[in-house]
Amino acid sequence: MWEEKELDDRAKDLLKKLVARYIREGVPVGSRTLAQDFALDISSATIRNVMAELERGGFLTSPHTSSGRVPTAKGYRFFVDSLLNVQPLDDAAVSALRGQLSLDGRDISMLIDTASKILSNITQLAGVVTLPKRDQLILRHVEFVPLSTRRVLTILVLNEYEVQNKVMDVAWDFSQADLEKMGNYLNDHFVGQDLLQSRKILLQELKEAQQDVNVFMSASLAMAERALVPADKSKDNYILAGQSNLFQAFDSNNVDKLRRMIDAFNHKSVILNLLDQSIQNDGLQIYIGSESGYPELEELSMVTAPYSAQGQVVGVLGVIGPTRMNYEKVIQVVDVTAKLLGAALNQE
Amino acid sequence: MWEEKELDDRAKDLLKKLVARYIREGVPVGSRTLAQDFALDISSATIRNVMAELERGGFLTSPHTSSGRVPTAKGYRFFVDSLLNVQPLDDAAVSALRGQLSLDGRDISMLIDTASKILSNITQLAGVVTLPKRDQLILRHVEFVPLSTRRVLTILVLNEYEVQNKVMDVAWDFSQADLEKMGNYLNDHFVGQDLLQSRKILLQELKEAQQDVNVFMSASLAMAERALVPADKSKDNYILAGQSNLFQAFDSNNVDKLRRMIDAFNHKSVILNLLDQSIQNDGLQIYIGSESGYPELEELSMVTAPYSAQGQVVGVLGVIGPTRMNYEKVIQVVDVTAKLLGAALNQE
DNA sequence: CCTGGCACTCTAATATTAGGAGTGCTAACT
DNA sequence: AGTTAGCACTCCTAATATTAGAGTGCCAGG
Repeated sequence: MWEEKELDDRAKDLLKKLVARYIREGVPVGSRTLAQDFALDISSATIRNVMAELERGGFLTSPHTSSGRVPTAKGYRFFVDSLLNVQPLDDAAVSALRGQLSLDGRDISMLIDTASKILSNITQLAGVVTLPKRDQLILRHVEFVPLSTRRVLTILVLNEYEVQNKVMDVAWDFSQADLEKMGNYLNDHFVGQDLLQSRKILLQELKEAQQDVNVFMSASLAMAERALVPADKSKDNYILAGQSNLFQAFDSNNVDKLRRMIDAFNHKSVILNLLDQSIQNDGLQIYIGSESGYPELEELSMVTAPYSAQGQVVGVLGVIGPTRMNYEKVIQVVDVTAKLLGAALNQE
Repeated sequence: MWEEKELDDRAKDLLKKLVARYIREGVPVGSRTLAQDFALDISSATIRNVMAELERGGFLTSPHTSSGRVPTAKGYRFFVDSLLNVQPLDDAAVSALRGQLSLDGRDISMLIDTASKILSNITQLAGVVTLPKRDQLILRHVEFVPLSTRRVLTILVLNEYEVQNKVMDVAWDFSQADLEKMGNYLNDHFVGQDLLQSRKILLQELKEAQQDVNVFMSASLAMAERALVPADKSKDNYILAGQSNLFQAFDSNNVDKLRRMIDAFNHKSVILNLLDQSIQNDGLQIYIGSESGYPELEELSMVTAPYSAQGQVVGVLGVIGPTRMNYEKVIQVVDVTAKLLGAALNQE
């Protein structure tokens, strides 16, 4: 009477063993092979019956009539949700990673880089990390360095330790003293405040100054206003490492799948959407194959986790690989890397 | 009597047509096909004779007895050196690129990024740009921003407009005033001087201070000394764009070559050595296939050009692709991009 | 020195075949 | 009931022909 038949323990056990083996070997698993895993407890014929049932339930499929079974997306889903209990990474490994993920003497982008390299190196898949992005940008410090006539280098320090710099061509020959004065003015008035707000105020002042004909004043304000525009590299961007690992991960015969995968990476938007999506939900997320709704990601899975700084989620990181990936290991690594990256950004 | 027979005009013409056609079509070129290019001037049989001669000379080879000819590395070499006359890119295209390669409102790393993307987008191959690297680092400005107790953000402005920042854990609770004083001290004494020299002087002072027991003083100097260590990201690093283009460039059947190529990119050293090599020689360089001496680069060619700022060569950029690449177009683009990047770094 | 002709070679594509792994089903067994 | 051995059947894979065609080298005649 019930649509979805509950799987009994034996079926679950079987599914688990099958998925585990398939992940290990990458070859469709037949009943005889599986019978050996059960050490003669049950015969291959019985296993065939159970497998047929699992196939009816949508957990397994066979590439063709007479080959072993392969997990479907639903099969993997059940595997990771119900059958997998992930042990936390052992302490030695964790502290080794912690050592690599330290901010000391480095800047943020190097940290992000390291994180994505860790993800890809350990899993031998592709690692992605979005740049940390606050919804509020608090000005911490601003500095102007004269480069040449009408050319000024602006340095913005935002939030905790984010540094941005840009070269600006300006409409006035500011002297070193001018620039210093302006820097002091901005630092005195706007440090600790939201960047957007500060810019609005400046724009207002700029309007008023333009009523006067004080060219110097309005040039200064215009420059200051431009200086406070954040670079926003984090928008539509993430750091990807180890993409080439994925080529090893795919069999050399199905080149077309490989090509589709490359396309997926070329149109960053797909992956970005997914990352965006998983920044909403907190905690570790797993997207299996085309479950995500993007046909480009068929045969690809993604394990993501958001990372936080100062108690606020600021980014997502994760691993992308074939659906047939070692979820246990990947989950361990993604989880711990997210925590350690957060800690590194947080540490006082 | 002479070992190397001089090629007559007809042979050169033939070689040129053959190489051009092979680059266009990617299929071994036979005598009949080529005869059509000559519009019945000469017969396919004659062409066969000439081709046999070119093969004896090492300019051509045939994949197997009965298929058309394909250029060897030597053949390509002769083609690019003697047969190709590259037109400079037309003005419209140049100024379009110039627009993209402007420093205004951006920082250097974005500029480098843009350059490598331009290279890869236009050629549909992989673009590489080394980070600009001066042999002398002149301090232009230094700034300390307190982050929290015992945590300081250091900002270094070097040479013309290179900004580096790093977070440092320090051994003393410096007050804001302390940090300002220290910044002023460094700016007063060392701006305009070589970074290495400055650090040496500081180290000396540090030694002397340690004779005293003035803990504050030696902590300050120690911090200043650490602050002046440049990040040197440019060492062993380059920005790579469009690696995935190369997958389209290779036939889907020879996956092993593809794999070898991936390996070449994974061991950055090979490509770095080559880039290093071409920073020595000035002007545009072309490395064809395993000519370079690296077996990993068999079937891959690289066109590079150094770029300069302030009259000094500071980096190299180039394009990497299959030996069967459109050299004419690639040379155009590499040449102009190097010039424009230099100009962007130079512009006042 | 050029060219048409021709035998020859080798590939790439298409059939053909044999072997084998794995299934589903049935009938017997516990 | 659930389990199992047995067996016919399916379909893939790998290996082995078969064929058509493109291209060559070389010769002999212009």
